[in-house]
Amino acid sequence: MIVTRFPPSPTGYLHVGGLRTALYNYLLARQQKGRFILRIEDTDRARYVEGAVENIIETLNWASIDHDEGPDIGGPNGPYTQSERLKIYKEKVQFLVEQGEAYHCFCTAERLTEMRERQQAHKEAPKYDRHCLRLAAEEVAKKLNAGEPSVIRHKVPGGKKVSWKDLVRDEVSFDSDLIDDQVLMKSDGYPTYHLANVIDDHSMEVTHVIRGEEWLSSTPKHILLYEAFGWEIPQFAHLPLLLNKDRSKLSKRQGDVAADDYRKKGYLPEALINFIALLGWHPGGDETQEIFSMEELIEKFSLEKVHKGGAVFDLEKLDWINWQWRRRKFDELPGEYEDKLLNLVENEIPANWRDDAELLKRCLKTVAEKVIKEPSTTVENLSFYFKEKVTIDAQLIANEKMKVDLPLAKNSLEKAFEALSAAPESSFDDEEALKTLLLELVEKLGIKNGQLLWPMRVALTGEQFSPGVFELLWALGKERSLERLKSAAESL
RNA sequence: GCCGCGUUCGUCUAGUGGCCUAGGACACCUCCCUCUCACGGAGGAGAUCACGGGUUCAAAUCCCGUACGCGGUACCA
Repeated sequence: MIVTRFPPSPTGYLHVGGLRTALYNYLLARQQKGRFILRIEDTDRARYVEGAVENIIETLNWASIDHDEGPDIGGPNGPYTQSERLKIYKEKVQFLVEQGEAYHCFCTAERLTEMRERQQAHKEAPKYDRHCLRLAAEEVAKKLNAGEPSVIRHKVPGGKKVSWKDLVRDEVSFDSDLIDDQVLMKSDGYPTYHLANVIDDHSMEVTHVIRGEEWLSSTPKHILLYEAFGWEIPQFAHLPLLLNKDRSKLSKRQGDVAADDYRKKGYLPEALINFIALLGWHPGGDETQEIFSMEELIEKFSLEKVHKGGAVFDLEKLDWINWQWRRRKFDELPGEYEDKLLNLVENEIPANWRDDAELLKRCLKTVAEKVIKEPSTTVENLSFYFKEKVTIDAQLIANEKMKVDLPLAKNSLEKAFEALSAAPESSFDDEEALKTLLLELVEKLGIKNGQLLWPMRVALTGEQFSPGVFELLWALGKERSLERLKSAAESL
């Protein structure tokens, strides 16, 4: 059975790159009917951020990336938080020391810095000189007993070619001579990432390690550790990075990187998931589909189709995908169109706009496309309907392109007022009737459509952009419409 | 510096030796619809497949080199 995992470090809120890594791990596990584990790697106490664990779990829930084992729900191979597994790491690393695969090191930070500087000055690769490996056993014991601060290093075997078949990058290989003796256990008693990650992946039965490209050069260190322990080595897959517009590694400076930011901005989880899934992966073939549900992603995902090159995190397409998803979800809502619409923007609407339910419904319907696309713009799109008094900007109503000047506008409004006054109340329930009526008026006056309709639209709304005149009349009703037309005509 | 990885329209991508005078999507432009914006519809522009060599009858696809970018080189993950 396939077991994948997502092991974030709680040094900040879950960012979109992490979300994508989690997603790919999740997709593979679900598709192969395997297990997906969430593990918290909190071994860096200095960078721990309060609330990060909660945010990570919440965001994954929001995105519908759910795990089968994790710190919040437990599982057979817990605990799933590394700070609670310290005993396990101590025990395992002790085994390595006894096997001669690892050794205590008492070198101070100063000595290490000095050593590296010297090596760099001689144009050598900075690498630990194994000073403490030459210490006699009694001496090590003595220092340990004296409580001298120390770390445990992996005695990385030299002269080996470490290679593996990466599921994304194919054959990758490193020369073990270039690999430093990694610190496995820090002097504060916490393991380093390398140690904890290998031990946990093994004890949690992880079969596929799918992670970001930044881990590529750590992988040989991990493989060597698996070998030192005598454990089976899992499959590795290294994902391409997410990039800024300038193709540097995605960073906070150039925009929002926390998945939470997108959630707060009102993006649908389906849209964000859809978008990041396509950043570095595509089902391929003749497939021209762009909108994928989680179910479709699970069905179609494959590591072979993951790209090697990084992808720029460019929001323009996200906006479009979000719009597609909004429309899709709106269409799938049960009930009548008007009720769905009202439901959708329920929370956006001020209390005093609800007095006249019929009016509100009609108004909403005229701006349906816009509020479905962006519910947060509901108020801004509707506010002109609920204004006490519409103020007319003469410069706006006199429109050169529309061949409308002030006297003509005034005349059009007066004629429209007359014609609509004479119309029965019921024709205001019928957009077609209004259209016929007004187009007849246009013909009678011998003017162009715009010469009547443009001034009317401005009179009814006071706005430059708005729904069309027939819709406006229908939504406002006879009384309000006439009132606005009259007051506009008088103001000119 | 050293090690490793990468490179197809502005962006996301299709492409696994002939179907490629390189396809799709977003963004952009034009037109249509039209009383404005948006929506919708129809078109357009946009990539000498990073560059240079090979291999081959044939290369975006295979090989070598170069450039550029990125990652790593921590008692960070």
